[in-house]
Amino acid sequence: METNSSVRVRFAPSPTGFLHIGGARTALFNWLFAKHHGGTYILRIDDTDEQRSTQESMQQIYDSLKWLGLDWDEGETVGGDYQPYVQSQRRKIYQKYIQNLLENDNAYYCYCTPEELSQIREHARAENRNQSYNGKCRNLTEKDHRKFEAEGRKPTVRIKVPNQPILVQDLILGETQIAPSSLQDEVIVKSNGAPLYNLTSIADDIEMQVTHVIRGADHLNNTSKQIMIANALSAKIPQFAHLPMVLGSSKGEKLSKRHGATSVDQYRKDGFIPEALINFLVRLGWSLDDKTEILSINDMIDNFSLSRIGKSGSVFDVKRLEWLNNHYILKLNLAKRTSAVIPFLQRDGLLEDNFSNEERPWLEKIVESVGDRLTTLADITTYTKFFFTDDFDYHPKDVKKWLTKGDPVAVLSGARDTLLAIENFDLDTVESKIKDYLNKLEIKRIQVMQPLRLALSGQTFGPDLFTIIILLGQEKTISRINRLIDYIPTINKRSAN
RNA sequence: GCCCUCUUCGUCUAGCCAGGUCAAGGACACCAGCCUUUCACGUUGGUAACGCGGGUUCAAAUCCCGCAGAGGGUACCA
Repeated sequence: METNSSVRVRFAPSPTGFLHIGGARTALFNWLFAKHHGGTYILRIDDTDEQRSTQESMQQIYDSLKWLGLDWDEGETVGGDYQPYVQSQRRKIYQKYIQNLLENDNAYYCYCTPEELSQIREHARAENRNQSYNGKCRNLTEKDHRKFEAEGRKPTVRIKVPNQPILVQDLILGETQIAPSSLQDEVIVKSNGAPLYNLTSIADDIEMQVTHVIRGADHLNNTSKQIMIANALSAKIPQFAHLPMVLGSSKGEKLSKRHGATSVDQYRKDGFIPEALINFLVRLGWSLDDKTEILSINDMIDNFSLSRIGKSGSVFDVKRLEWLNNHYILKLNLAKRTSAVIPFLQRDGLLEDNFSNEERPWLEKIVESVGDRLTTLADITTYTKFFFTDDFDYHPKDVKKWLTKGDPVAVLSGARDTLLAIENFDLDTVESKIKDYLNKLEIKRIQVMQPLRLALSGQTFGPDLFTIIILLGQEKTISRINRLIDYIPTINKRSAN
C-alpha cells in the first residue's frame, strides 16, 4: 500500500436534505482514498446556501454517514486543527480572502440590480454567448461608487476573469483548457455580505490544506471558477478528481425520486444493510479487476485507486443492490441477523418494543428458519408473520389451487391425527411420522404439504414445513389445521357470493 | 443557444493509455434444465454489447477526425 500521510481529502455536503446515494458514494471514495494513503478524511459542512441549509439535514447527514461506517478524522463532531468545520461559522476567514482579492484588483464591487442582470443575460443569450454577466461594473469610478451607494444599492463582489485560459487537470477526466471567453466574472459575495460557494469552497480547501478534491462531476464547471479564484490568490491548488454521475435509469437521467428511493436513510428503512450498500456503491464507477464483485472494506482500502474509476455515469440498479444485500445478510451470524431484524418486526407490530430476553432464543430459531430467503431485512415480516400472530388470511389463488381439488379435508384430518398422536414432539419424530403418513397416501406429497403450509402459515412459500410445525408447537399446529378444515366447506359459498 | 464531459451486453463492468492472445471476459437481471416439501439458495446451460461514418495500419473495441446521442453547467444554489 502506498503511504503518504500528507493526503488530505474532504467530503463537503450542503445540508439541504438527506444524504443521497450520489453523496454517499462521493463520501465513500474520499474515505477510501484517505484510508488507502494513510491520509486524513475531513467532513466539512458547506452550508453557504442560507435559504436551504438546515440543522436537521446536517444531523441526518451525520447519521447516515455513521450508519455507513464512514467515520471522519476531522469535522464538527470530532474536532481537528482547522475548526470550525461548518462554513457559516467561518465568515471571518473568508473575509481575509475577499480583502486580498479586492486589494489586488482581482475582484471588484458590482452594483447591478437583478433586473439589469437579467437584461444582460438575455442579451448574451441572443448573441449565443453563455455569459450572464458582461463585466459592466469592472471599471467603476470613485464617483460611480458614491452615486450607487447614495442610491442605497448594496454591491456584490465579483472575481475578475483573467486573460489567460484556465487549465483544469482532472485525475479521472484528464486535462482541459477553459477559455476566458467561456468564463465570467462570478459573484463571490452576495449583496448581503454572504460569501458564495465558489469562494468558500476553494478558500477552505486552501485553508484546510486539502490535497485532493474528489467530488461529483456536477461540479466540473465550478472547478474552473475555483481555480480562477485560487490563481488570483496565488494559492497552490489541490488536485481534482470528478466522479461520473450516478444515474437513475437507462435513459441516463440523473438519479431522482422518480427512480425510487434516493436517500441513504430510505435504504436503511427499507432493510438494506451498510455492508451491502457500501459494496454496491464502490462498484459504481470503480472496479478492481475483471471479476471481483464482493469486496470487504479492507479489500477496498487496500486496492482503491482513482485510476480505476471510469469516466461515464453509472445507473443505479436496485437489483444488484438486492443481490448484494442478500449476500451480506447471509454473512451475518444468527445473533447479528436476529438483532438486525428485530427493529423491523417491531415496526410491523409483530414484536413488542420491550420484548423479554426469554423470547430471544425463540426469535433466533424463527430467524434461522427463514434461512437465506431475506433480500432485505424488511422481508422478515413476509416470511415470519404467522409465527407471531394467528391473524392471517389464505390467499384466494392458493385456496383455489390447493383446496378445491381432491379431498383436502380428509388429507388434513389425517395429518392432524398423525400429529396429534405424536408424544415426543420433536423435529425428527414429526418429520418421520408425517413422511410415513405421506407414503401411505396415494396422492403426491405436494398435495398434502401445500394445504398444510396454508393451514399453518397462510402461505405456500417460506421456511421448511417441519420446522414451522416444531416452532409453532403441537397445540397451535393442531388448532390451525382444524381452523382450515372448518374453513374449507365455506369456500364454494364464498366464491358464489 | 453557449460551455464542459461522456459513449462496450437491459444494468454494473474488464479490455482502451503501451493496436494483434477479444469471432469481446465476469457479475446482476432475464430465460431454460437440474436439485427440492413450497419459496428461495445452489448448480448447469442460454439470450445479449464495442453508437454511427470516415481515416491510419498487414491488423482497431483499442490511435486520429467527423457526426449522432446522452449527461452536467449556464444563479446574489451547491
